[in-house]
Amino acid sequence: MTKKLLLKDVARLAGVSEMTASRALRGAPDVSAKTKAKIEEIARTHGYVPNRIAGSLSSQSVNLVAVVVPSLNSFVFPEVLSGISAVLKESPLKPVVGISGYDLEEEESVIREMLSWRPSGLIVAGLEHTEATRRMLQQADCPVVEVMDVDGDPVRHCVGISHLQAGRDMAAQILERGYRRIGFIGTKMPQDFRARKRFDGFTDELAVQGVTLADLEHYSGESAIQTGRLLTAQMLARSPDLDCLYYSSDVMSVGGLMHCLAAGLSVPGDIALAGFNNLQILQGLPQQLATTDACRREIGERAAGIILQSRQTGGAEGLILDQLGPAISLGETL
Amino acid sequence: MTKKLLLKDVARLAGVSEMTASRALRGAPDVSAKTKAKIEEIARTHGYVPNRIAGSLSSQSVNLVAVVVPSLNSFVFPEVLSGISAVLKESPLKPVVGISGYDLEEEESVIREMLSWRPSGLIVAGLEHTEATRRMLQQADCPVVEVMDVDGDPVRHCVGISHLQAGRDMAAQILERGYRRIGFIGTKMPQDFRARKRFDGFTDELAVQGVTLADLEHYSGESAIQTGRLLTAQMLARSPDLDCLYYSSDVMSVGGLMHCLAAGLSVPGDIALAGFNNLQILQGLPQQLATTDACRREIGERAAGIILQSRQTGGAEGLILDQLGPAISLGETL
DNA sequence: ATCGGTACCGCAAACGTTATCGATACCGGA
DNA sequence: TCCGGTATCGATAACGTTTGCGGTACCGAT
Repeated sequence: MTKKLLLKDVARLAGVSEMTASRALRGAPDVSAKTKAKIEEIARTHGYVPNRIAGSLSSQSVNLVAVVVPSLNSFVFPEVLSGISAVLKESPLKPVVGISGYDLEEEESVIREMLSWRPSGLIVAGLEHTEATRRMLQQADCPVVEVMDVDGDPVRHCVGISHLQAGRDMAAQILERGYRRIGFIGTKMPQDFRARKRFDGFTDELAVQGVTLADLEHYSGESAIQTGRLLTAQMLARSPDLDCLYYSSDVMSVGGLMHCLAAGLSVPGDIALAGFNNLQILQGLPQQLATTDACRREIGERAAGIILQSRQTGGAEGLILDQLGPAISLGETL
Repeated sequence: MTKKLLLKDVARLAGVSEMTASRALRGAPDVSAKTKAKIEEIARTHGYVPNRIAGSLSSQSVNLVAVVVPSLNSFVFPEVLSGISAVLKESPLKPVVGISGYDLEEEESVIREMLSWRPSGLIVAGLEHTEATRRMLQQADCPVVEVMDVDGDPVRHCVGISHLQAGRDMAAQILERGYRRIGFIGTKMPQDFRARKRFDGFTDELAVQGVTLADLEHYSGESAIQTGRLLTAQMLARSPDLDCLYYSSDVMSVGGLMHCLAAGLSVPGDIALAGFNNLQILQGLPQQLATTDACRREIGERAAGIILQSRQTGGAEGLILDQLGPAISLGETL
């Protein structure tokens, strides 16, 4: 751990001015190939790492895109992130992730922190925010994209699916196939607005067709296969006449399938199952579970695309609202 | 999107100097309660977001901890991250994640990028790096912790488990239970050094006891249940006399279990199964799969703890090598 | 020999905040 | 009334880099 190495040191060692060294290392023009090679050589051998704090302050530009998501454990947001990363890879921008923990106050503080670094763009999951957060998003002098959900009032750009509609569609499918004694198992995390919207859309559509939910169970904490299995067991124990279960997440429906397997219930003969997200863990299970694809990766890709586009147009690209059409896959459990 | 609001504007509006405004907003001393309240009020209503780039440059301190992991899809690193976040939550530090994609060159560039922001600490998964990366880590003027693995030559601090030993231990357990026709299914990602070490330890221990691997399969790409299922099917088709399978990941062993379920094979009667990581998805499956706990969360917690400790001691804490003892859980499949 | 043009390079001034130190006002005690 | 001390505040100089502009050297053409 030697003395801190500054641009001025590299310049001195190369016998040039700081400016020339700076240009050389950034690949800027106006440096002869020979001088550039020499400077790069010196920087490399001495392990010079430029101070981007100073650089960004000076150039008034930060090549980072802030991405704020509720969690990384839930299997769903990592894939959004891959989409973002893949698209940004072709640009100088890099994603930086912040976790809000399904908590709007925490989200506010995370976003404030992110914006204080003056990123080139901000991608945030969800349309629900505190008032202060909305103000920050409006005033931010970088493109802002709210993702995952389109049911609400976006601050600026928005890419996502309608969870209300996803719930309705699944209800319609379930009813069309003749199921009538329907149970719902979903998160009660008060701030998982999207799960809530699917639930609302689901029950709405049931109501339209004169059906009411036969049983309902809420759980708190992160979704887990184990939780899905236990809650399914409980619900079927107290409501043995159910013919279909809709879960707020695939992780839970997998648990449901596991219970049915263990209990010797035939699916969908004895009980039909459906989840949401189309997670990768559905592949390879004993049965292909019914689900709705949440277009996670594509949402990430498009959001990143909007950030890039906005960089080019200089923010004059108008409001973009990109509603994707999620596809239900019935699998073998409906 | 109004004009950019600077500290100078807040100060002017409050009728104080920039310094006083700065102090007030940072909670520094030497500001009267009344002035502070006024400044905070103005900052809040006008939506002032401090520019931490300028702040960090001036104060020569950045409250960020860089965390570099190979992937976020693999179920394993998000949990390390939770551990880190949980511990850092009690401090002003915040984690920032970088993804290296199991690629040492990419890792080098990600770490360079991270260090160029002059973070207060760096946590990186794995002990294998390019030469340039090692130099950077050595020269970094912040605490550096290499995590997950202890089989190698750490640059500075290190927290992890011995994957070599984990492989040996599992082999010992398997042999002790009488299995002799053993197959291995693992990733061939050339850079997943830890999976490789488990494989080496595993075969070493087999060799010590005079047993050689009966069959072996490598796959590329991320682990998936589906992949585990397919490869298990293939391997059992060509080597029907196997009595035990060891996988480089739980995700794969779950796929194995699914195949056995579908094929009507009894586990462990017909074939025993064991994986690695002790992922949450193991909970709630038809059978409790054998696995080794990788201490993911604890590794994250301890790594973050070292960063905090080093902040206090000012880097005079000496080298820390923290080897955790991973526990095998036999489950019901061995 | 002179000139316009280009390639290369350096000087000085930012960028927005905080550290440091000094200044002022005010208070209680002598 | 004067003085030392504390509480509160402000002016100035960093922090390490890049932007903007100006300068020099050199080339070919006249």
